[in-house]
Amino acid sequence: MFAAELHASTPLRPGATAPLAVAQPVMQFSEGKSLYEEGDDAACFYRLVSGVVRTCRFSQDGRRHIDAFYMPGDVFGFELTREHGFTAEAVTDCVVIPCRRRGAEELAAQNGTAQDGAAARQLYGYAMQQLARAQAHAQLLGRYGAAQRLAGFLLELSAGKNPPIVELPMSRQDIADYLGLTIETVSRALAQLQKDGVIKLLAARLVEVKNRAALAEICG
Amino acid sequence: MFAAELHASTPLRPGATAPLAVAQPVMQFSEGKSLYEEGDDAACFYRLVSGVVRTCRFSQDGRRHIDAFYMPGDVFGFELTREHGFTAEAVTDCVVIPCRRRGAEELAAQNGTAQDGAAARQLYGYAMQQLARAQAHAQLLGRYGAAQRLAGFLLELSAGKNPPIVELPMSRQDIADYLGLTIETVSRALAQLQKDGVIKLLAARLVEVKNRAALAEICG
DNA sequence: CGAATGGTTGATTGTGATCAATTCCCGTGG
DNA sequence: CCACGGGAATTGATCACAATCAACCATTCG
Repeated sequence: MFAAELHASTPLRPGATAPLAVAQPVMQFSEGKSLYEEGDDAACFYRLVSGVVRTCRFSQDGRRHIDAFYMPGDVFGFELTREHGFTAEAVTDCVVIPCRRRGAEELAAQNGTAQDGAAARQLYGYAMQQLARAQAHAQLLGRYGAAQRLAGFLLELSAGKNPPIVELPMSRQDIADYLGLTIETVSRALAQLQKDGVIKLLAARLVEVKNRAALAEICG
Repeated sequence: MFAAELHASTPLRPGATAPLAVAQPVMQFSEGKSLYEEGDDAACFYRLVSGVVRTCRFSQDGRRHIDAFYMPGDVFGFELTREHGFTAEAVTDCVVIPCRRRGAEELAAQNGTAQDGAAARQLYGYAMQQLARAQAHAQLLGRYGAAQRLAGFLLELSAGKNPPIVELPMSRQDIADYLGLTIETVSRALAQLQKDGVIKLLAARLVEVKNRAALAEICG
């Protein structure tokens, strides 16, 4: 569901060299600011150093859809086309390393010349991870109820956490737009999970997972 | 939403050489047969020559989720891991070209040696197309109502068709499992679109798009 | 202390799921 | 050619879950 756990164990510190393409000086964005907008020229992709980023898009009727949340270590914003398909915004203050694309990788499908294969292979791995995440997201939205979606969401966020206490960096509206629900339903589902003893809401944005197995059971 | 239109203009005939990795002799599958199952060793990926294929997965409670439909020319079944993440089944009788993976491409993220870049770049393009499709699918399931989902589905199927008559190769159950609905809702939504004069159901599996603009309008 | 923002809780509505018959279509066999 | 059978699709009635509309509460910030 998330790309979060991938590479999360080895976040780069500011100033470290990115492992592919041309790394640029780090950039900082404060909460709520957009890193790029849907339709912007996709000159760079990014590696997240610290903070949390969301990618989103709006339907014609104005409803927001959040495609993904990115955690430190994640790479995002690479595209096949010339333009970004989503807007990327800082959920919290964050630091990223922009990587200028060489212009060859994204044209891979068209011309089959044999240069610059390493970067393409690197990007292929990232793309496949994103693909698996997006596919799981689609299944969650298509086949699961509100409680199950929340359970799945919390499972991902709490992955590898010990003690199992999750800080939610995003608002209820963000969670709702990611899970295809409303803020009221998110709130009620969380309250229900707490009543069932599966989680405990230490604060609005601080969740203790009391029973991980039950969470996995609910999710399916 | 679909990968259908990509390459659809140049389907390979049986016996033609696949443009990447090691092509194998063509294989045929009859309607309902599975090409591979979730969890099977992903030794091959496939290029669809003729017919239609669906990829699907089941939730714990037995509900089926269809990830994608593939049309002639599409490439599917490539994985980052050693196993297939979905089951692939023949929606109609079909012919595919299996392509044995060299074992290097899928390990791209781990080792960064510079061999075999062309195949990786080729696969990167396919992966990115799939990613865009899966992201659009997630948005459709998360933010759109039944009529809108059907409209989007029909728009994709009718892309580039002239005259705008679409044959639906899959059952109502397949459509429902792809759109996160029930067969009854699919049926009612189609009936409603017909009553609105947007489409005409020439037969259960034959749809004439009367008003493409209205379809796009509904979808958003 | 008061306003503003974000979150929760309650009442009601609406959309799609579920349960239940038919009807349509198509292949098969008389 | 027509009668029959069986699966697929449609249509109808009711139900359930999440959306919506509306207050209310908590926390932060000026």
